Amino acid sequence: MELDDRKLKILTAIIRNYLETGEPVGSRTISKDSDLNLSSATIRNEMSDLEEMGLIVQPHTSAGRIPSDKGYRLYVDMMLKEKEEELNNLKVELNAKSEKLDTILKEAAKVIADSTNYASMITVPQYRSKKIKFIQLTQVDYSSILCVVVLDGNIIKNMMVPCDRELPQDAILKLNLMMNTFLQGLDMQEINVSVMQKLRTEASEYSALISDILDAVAKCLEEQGVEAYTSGSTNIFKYPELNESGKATNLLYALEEKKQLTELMYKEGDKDRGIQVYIGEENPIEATKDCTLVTATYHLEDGVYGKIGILGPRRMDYEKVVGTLRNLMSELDGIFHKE
Amino acid sequence: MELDDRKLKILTAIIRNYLETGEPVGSRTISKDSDLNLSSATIRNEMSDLEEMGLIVQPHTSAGRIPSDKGYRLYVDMMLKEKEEELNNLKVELNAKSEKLDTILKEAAKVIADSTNYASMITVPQYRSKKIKFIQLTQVDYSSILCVVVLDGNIIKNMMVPCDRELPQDAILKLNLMMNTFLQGLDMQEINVSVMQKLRTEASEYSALISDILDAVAKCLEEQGVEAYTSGSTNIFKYPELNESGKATNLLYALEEKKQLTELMYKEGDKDRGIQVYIGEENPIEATKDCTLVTATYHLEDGVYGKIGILGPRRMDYEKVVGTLRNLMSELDGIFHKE
DNA sequence: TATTAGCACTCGACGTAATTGAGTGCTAAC
DNA sequence: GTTAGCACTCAATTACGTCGAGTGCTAATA
Repeated sequence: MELDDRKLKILTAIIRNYLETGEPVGSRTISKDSDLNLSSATIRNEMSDLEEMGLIVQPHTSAGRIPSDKGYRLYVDMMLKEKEEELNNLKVELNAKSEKLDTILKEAAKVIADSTNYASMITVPQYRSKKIKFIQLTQVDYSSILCVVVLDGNIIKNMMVPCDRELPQDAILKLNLMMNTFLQGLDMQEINVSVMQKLRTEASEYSALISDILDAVAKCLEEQGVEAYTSGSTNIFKYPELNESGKATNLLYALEEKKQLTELMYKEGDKDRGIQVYIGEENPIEATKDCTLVTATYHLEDGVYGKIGILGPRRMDYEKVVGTLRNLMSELDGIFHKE
Repeated sequence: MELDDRKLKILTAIIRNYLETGEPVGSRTISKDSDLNLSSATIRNEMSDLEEMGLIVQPHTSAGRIPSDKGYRLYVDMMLKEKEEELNNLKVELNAKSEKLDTILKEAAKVIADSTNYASMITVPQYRSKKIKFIQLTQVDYSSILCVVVLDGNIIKNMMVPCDRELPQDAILKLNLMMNTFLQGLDMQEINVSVMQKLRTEASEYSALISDILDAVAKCLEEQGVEAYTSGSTNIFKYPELNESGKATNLLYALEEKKQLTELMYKEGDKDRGIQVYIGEENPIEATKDCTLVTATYHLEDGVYGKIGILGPRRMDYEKVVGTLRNLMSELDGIFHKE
């Protein structure tokens, strides 16, 4: 069957209406609301066709129709194409002056959740293959050494390493020089046994200390249990269709146990700079099969990226969400690439 | 009226039973369950007395009784006294080897939530009056300076300060020396205008840079929006009496908007090293008036403390909760004071 | 041929009894 | 002081009737 112009108009009218009300929409409503000037009977015939095409479904006989996943998909695809250039004018309230990365991200999640009324989550970028730019050791007191590591992209990590005595000033200087000479420009994989061996030989009497420090560095750099922040998870209670018995609980659980979500968010890789929409059953996570998930990728710099996602009911205000996300992406870009 | 031994036994039997089932408990149940060997009629008479004393209430005529806040209070006080020395043997799975503080705390919250099946939250200690122990400036690349500040208690803060040119090595050394000379041992309040003035004069040509750095330091130290982590917030869905319509939503909202909770958790100060129990209406926060909140204070070192809280239904397994908290407190003590 | 009006039919939602059963208080007997 | 028995209460559950939004089909109309 052909999806002609009129059918399309009716479909979008149905979807729009359903997004607003959350109630199945009947032929009479469309007949009155839209500017098609058709009787409800005609609409009924068309709706019957649309149902046959799998774009809308009836929750039960003698109820109105609601969009199917396929119907949403059509609508979203259309909208994405249409809105390609348009930018929503939401004022993002990120006051991002040199705040820490995770503060910015938390704030971003909050902004998104507040302005869309859906639940949002954002993952912290991974620095899998970051190189060491700079290492600094300092004796802070008689029993501990502070070790600061700066990675490409000015990611700073620091840790305390215990030691058993106070080192003379020149020893510290020497160790610093050594560490930087041997480790600068290397990433984690490249710090192998031979490098460590060399360092230890060179350090002679401080070889044990060097071991401790290297351990600390390694541990600190590996410490990348893909972190994520969520916000507005209680928003899902605003949508009755998600609020049924078990569903909301499962969703909240999934949001709290961010693991699955982050996995999903990374699955797609960073190829796509664009916006991804998963509708209902398209959703790879069981708990979210009654929802729509919209994700966008932001880039801190080449190869360092994270994702931000919005989770809401199928009847999500797609236009607003996409607009908000686009806007936020450009804000984040501005913040991260301002230098 | 006198609260004799038999009444007490009946009361605890009622409470225990209600903790298990969540249903109002009737005279017949007690008559059968407990080892008192009394008929339900006798129990009824006693229950009538207990009700008169305000220790139990009837949700409605012809329903069983449930403990009132006062009844819980009696029970908890008894239990706290009884269990004073006893330590629950929960194996805390904190593998705390030199992990970062916030990782430990997050983990602690999770352990508590998992093992009790209630919601938990933990606040990150504040370092309000911490003194600067050590400051280190390093030029990382031509346009940025890394500033590391170590506070009493080995709290490390760091930040990047932009600068407009590469500084000569000896300038950096001089600045470092200056900063440490002037700022060491001071806390935030003590870094006043006169100190800053002196520093800037001393720094002569780098006076602008010094300003930037001081700003960064100040900002970084002030950055103490009492943080908190929550875990297991979805657990509250396990208790039907909290799961009613709006209640759960409000609770979740309160848990997400940690602000109120952290306020509460700090209100009490750090005088009490012990365990606090707020039952129902005793709860200072509106949203939690249907819950019991149990808090405990942990100490990182003198004057640096945080609280951990467990939020659950009134019918909380008080013994388990108190045991678990006591145990965790001692674990944390072990971790923080091992050196 | 496409559109529309009209009508019978379906089925969830809602409101109002009727029924059930756990539990109580009271009284009289033990 | 304790217990058995009985009448009473009341939330919860079930059953049932009504309502109305919405459909599909058919016949009339443009």
